[in-house]
Formats: sequence, structure tokens, C-alpha cells
Amino acid sequence: MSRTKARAALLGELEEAMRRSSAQGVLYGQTVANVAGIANSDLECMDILHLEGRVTAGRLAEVTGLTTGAITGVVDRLEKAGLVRRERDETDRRKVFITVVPEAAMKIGQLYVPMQQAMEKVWSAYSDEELRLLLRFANDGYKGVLAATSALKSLLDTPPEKRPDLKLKKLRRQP
Amino acid sequence: MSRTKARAALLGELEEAMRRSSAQGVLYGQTVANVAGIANSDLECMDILHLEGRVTAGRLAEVTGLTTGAITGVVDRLEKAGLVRRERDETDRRKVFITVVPEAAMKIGQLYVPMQQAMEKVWSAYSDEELRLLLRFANDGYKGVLAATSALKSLLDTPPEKRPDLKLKKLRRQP
DNA sequence: GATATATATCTTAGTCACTAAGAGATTTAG
DNA sequence: CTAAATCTCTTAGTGACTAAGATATATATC
Repeated sequence: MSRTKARAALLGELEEAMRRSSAQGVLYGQTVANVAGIANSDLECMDILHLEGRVTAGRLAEVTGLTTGAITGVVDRLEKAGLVRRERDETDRRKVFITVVPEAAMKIGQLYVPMQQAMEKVWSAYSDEELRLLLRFANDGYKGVLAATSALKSLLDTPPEKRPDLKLKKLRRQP
Repeated sequence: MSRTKARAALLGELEEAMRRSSAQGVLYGQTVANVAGIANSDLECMDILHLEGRVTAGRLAEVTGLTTGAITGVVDRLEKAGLVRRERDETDRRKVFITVVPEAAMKIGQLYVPMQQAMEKVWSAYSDEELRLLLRFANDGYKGVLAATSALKSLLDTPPEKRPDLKLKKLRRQP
């Protein structure tokens, strides 16, 4: 097998392995939402809140890709469940900041314990140097996926007849 | 900073980076489904079909975690869109095999081109040896997530009062 | 300072995918 | 041959989503 062919095969395997594990990751998230008794998007918003801290409703809409109307529903449910609180911004009273209620959110956090334990077990088999490589890849990969998403979205904004390669008219949902 | 503390920090960073990139990966998938004009679950099933080939409706339900009734809807929509075909198993006529229609499915495949290009760009910065490490990790990670999922599910089956640590009664959805 | 435009969230009506329960069709066990 | 099991589909009802617009507040223009 030639050098480049070996690499191509490696890349193929890598792609499939990553697809598989990320699909399984999605399933884990669904199970968490299910156990917690909240909707998938609700959990996604909790995750964003955990990462970014105090964010506005509009920001949640932006990050999740949901409409602001849908976010209203998400926050309503999360607030009702005691997981978050609404706080009007005093300097700009149109804005509503969403903050997590730490004690309640911790209960959600516990549902990630099995995942954390599993990952710790995996990571224990890697040296610090190897982990640094994985971290580099995770960061590079994030940037890559971000770029890919915006490329795909710009494709969506391009009128179908002007798209470089794809002919998808038949597949587009009729409004 | 001590040796173990450095590693703990590394693990923390790694966890966050992976969470972030996987969340973005989910968003990419949603965008693909959106552009293709099919539902999220429909795309997920296309992916499973792509990975596993010819599978039964029941198998799709099993892998996706949807009910068989929901899968009927998924397959109806995909069939209507010309992406898959139903084929009754001749030896066991209760079973329905779902197969992808290659030409139509290829159009969906094209929506992954931006992602593939982005990932190729990322991967080009890594040596073969480094990629092998990433592959090893992807496989280990998959097994880990799989284990975590079943651990969480078994937690779900355990009656709340017998669960080791989590007190989630309040959070569970009322039936 | 008053008016117009922009921004941020919420409301409403309608749609669509999902679940739960069970029906129909076929296979396997006794 | 009958009963139970297996596999998919059907039906009724639920809930999260979108689109469009209402409401409230902020900023810009005259």
C-alpha cells in the first residue's frame, strides 16, 4: 500500500470513527434530557448557560438556531422547573438575562457523571503529551466545524441556481 | 503548578473543548437537515443506513431510540422524498428492509462536503502518527460513550429511591 | 423634545414529529 | 392447529417549533 493510500485509508477510518462516536454522544445527550424530564433544546440551552454564564434570550436563539419565540418557551419551561431565572437588565430594560440556579443545575450536572467517569477512564490511558495533542485537535476541529457550518449556511443563502455544484431543488422543503 | 494539577487542568480544558466542538457538530447536522428539507431524525436514519447498509425498521427504532411508530413516519417521509425504498424480506414477510436510493442519497452526501473539506484542512496539519493517535482516541471514546450511555440508562431503570446518589424526583417528567 | 426607526422579547395560531396503545400480518412454539 | 411472540403500521393526542406580529424599550434624526 502506498504512503498516500495508507493516509487516505486512515482518514476514512478516522472520519467514520468520529461520526460514530459523535452520533453516540448525541444519543447520550438525548438520554440525559429524557432522565431530567426536559426537552432536548432545553438541555442544550443549559449547556450554553454553563459554558457562557449569564446570557440573554436573544443570544440563546442565536447560538441554538431557534427563533426567539421558541426560546421564550424554552426559558419558560426551564424557569418552571427551577433550573434558571430571568433577570431584566437594569441598563437596557428590553433585555432579559438568563442565569442558572446553581443548586438545581447541579442535579443536571450529576447526569453527566457516568460520561465523565467513562471519559476519565479513557483518558487515563493517555500521556500528558498525547492529551495535549487531543486538545489541540479538539480546538482545531471546533474551528473547522464552525467554518463548515457557516460555509453550508452561506450555501443555503445562495439562490439555488447560483450554487456551485449542488442541485437540491427537489429536496428543499416547500414553505 | 504540580504535575497532577497540570493534568487536571488539561483534562478540564479537553472536556470543554470536546463539548464545544461536539455541540457545534450537532448544529452542523441540523443545518444539513434544514437545507435538505428533511427532519433531524430523518437525517439521522440516513446516516445509520449509510453506516450499516440495509437495515430493518425495527433496527432503526432500536438505534435511534424512537418508537416503531415514529420510524414508520420517518421512512414514509424519506421514501416520499425518494431517498430510500422499502423492501419486504422474502424469508420473513413481517420484516421491512430499508435501503438507500444511491443517486438521491448522494445529493445529501454533498451537503457534507463543506465539513469534509474543513476536516481535511484540519487533518492536513497532522502527521500520520498523530492521526493514528486520534483514531485510537475516537475508537476508545466511542466505547466510553457507549458505556456511559448504558450506565445512564440503567440508572433510569433503577427506581429513584434506590439510585446511589442522584435525587431527581422533582425533575422527572410527570406521565 | 418629538418622531421615527431599530432592537429585544413575548404572544398567538397553526404545523409537524413524537409517544402510547393497540391493530394487522406473519412466524414460531407447544 | 392454536397460542404466543414478533414486526410493522395506524390512530389519537401532545408538545415543541415556526412565522408573523404585538409590546416595550432604546437610539437616531430632525
